[in-house]
Amino acid sequence: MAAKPDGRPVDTSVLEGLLGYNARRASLAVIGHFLQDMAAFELRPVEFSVLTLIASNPGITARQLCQQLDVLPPNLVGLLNTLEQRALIRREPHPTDKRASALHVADGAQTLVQRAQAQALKSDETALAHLSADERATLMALLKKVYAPQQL
Amino acid sequence: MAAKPDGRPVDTSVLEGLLGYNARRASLAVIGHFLQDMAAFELRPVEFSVLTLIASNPGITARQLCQQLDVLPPNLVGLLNTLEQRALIRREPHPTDKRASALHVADGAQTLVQRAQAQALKSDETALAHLSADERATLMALLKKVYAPQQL
DNA sequence: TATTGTTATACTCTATAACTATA
DNA sequence: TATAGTTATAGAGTATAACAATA
Repeated sequence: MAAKPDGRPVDTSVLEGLLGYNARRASLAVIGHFLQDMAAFELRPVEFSVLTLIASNPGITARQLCQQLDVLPPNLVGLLNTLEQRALIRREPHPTDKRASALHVADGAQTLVQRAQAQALKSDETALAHLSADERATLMALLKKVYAPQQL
Repeated sequence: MAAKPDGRPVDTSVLEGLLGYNARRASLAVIGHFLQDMAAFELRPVEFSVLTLIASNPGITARQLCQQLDVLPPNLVGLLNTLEQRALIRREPHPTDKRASALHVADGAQTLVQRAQAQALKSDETALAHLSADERATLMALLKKVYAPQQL
């Protein structure tokens, strides 16, 4: 017998009343599903986001990726190098700025990106399995309102 | 002029349709507020959570903290040592299990914990400033449903 | 034989300073 | 003078293996 035996549950009421605690635990759960479902593509969440942004914005620069994803420039370099070595992206000369590169999804990698995006949607299905369609839409809208309140 | 000049916004529609992306960005925003508001107490989010759980559950063990907060035992040791050296907690002999310690908030630290908890609520107010009372309650409930669907 | 707490350690993630080439 | 990309590096966060003491 312990002072807090397994039969007597831990009181988490204070933490459960805080947004940060609930947001962190929900994020951990969602990321857990994502890591599992994306293992087949060998893509981490940030790599998936980078690939998706490049696919949606051909010719995007590293600086724009950094601003959009809250990644610092030094930390993006190795990530882009890896994706380039895996032949998932290519760096082309930027049409007007010789300092920058224009990033594109490599020709042979378009299919992989599309399949990865389809798998990401399935991963969401798993994470949101216990929520109705209305609840899912509400949750997404409220999350956006938290991190980008001015846009809504 | 760039291929993606600042005037032409980056297309994030695919990412914004994914739960993981929205959850991560919302978490970053919330944690940002928390770090700023908790700087006065020199408490990181995990340290605040540990203090709060010990305050709500006097005599709780390190193992129980690890299970509740998804922290691995080796990573909790240094954290508890720091809190003990700062005289915020104390390790007492466990009443029935000589392997474990019974954790308590140090006598002189009860006030600090209460003030930190009040500040955490104010931090939530900041993060949720653009949400109505109804929306806040809904968001918290939906987040819990994501990470602990069986409990609801 | 299993569990609590611990040490050592490694790997990932994130952050800062400074450099180059170009704007 | 400022910016894009890069290098090197440091710090924080997270992970596994192995051990002593106890259950």
